[in-house]
Amino acid sequence: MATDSATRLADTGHRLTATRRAVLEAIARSPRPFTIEELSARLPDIGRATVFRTVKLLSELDLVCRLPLEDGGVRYQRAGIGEHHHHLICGGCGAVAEFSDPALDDAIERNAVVAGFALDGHSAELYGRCASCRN
Amino acid sequence: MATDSATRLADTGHRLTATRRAVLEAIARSPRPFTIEELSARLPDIGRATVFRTVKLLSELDLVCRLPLEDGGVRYQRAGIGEHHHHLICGGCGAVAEFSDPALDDAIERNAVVAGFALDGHSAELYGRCASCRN
DNA sequence: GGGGACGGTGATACCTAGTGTCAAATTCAC
DNA sequence: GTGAATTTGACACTAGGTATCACCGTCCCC
Repeated sequence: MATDSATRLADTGHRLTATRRAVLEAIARSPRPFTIEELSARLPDIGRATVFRTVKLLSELDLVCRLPLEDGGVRYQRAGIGEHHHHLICGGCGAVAEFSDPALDDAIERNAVVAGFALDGHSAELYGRCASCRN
Repeated sequence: MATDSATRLADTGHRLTATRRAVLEAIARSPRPFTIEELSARLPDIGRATVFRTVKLLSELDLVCRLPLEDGGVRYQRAGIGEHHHHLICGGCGAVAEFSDPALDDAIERNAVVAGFALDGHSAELYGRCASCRN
């Protein structure tokens, strides 16, 4: 991802600094969703505020997804599917599956229309146990 | 709501104290979704931690809904519909509409099955502008 | 190549939301 | 009324995140 992301950053008028490259590489090396504190610990020479700012920027560019957990915590993950999608979060191992489903988005849109709302966005997170944690 | 909630508390083996009654009344008088800090400010004789604990208890009993906002903030609201439901949150005035939709829940369940997940729960929040804020 | 302008960075302080602890007070059941 | 169990308040603390501000580096134009 680091390469694609680099292009994406440049294309959207942001600078590709050494610091951002380091954050991108650390994210690319994360096999699992991570917290900012974890990421920050792996980047001791980079300020905590900068890690927050960079991850925020990347999530605005849809390169990273913010995952609100069932217990109120938050983790981040590099985005797999580029387009709009939702998450299935395993409460056992923390694994995250992405999916996109027009039927789900339609149901959401329909409810907004019924209530007279102009929809800006939505969030839908599914919590459960993945196939390998179900034993 | 204060009366129903009182019954509900007693029925679930919790004590109905003067403190809880005061919190319930303050919530019943809230025309809009509130933050804990706002609620706490209106109950100066009740400790902040107690307000948190009480609201948490009420949300476990489905008497109060926790509303995660688009900007990452959180508000609470007394529950209207008793059963499982979702929220439409207006970014203009903060109004919240509740709805429940079996088609939406079905779509969610179907995606969990496809991914091999055993679903425990989910959250779905819709963000937009209500009819009167659309002008 | 020199010099602005502006974006990015780190340190630090701060904020909001929420939890853990513990002694004191209250409540309920008998 | 009494005693056990629950609830409360104060306080310290945590996690996640933002504001500020001086400094640094990069880009662009001359």
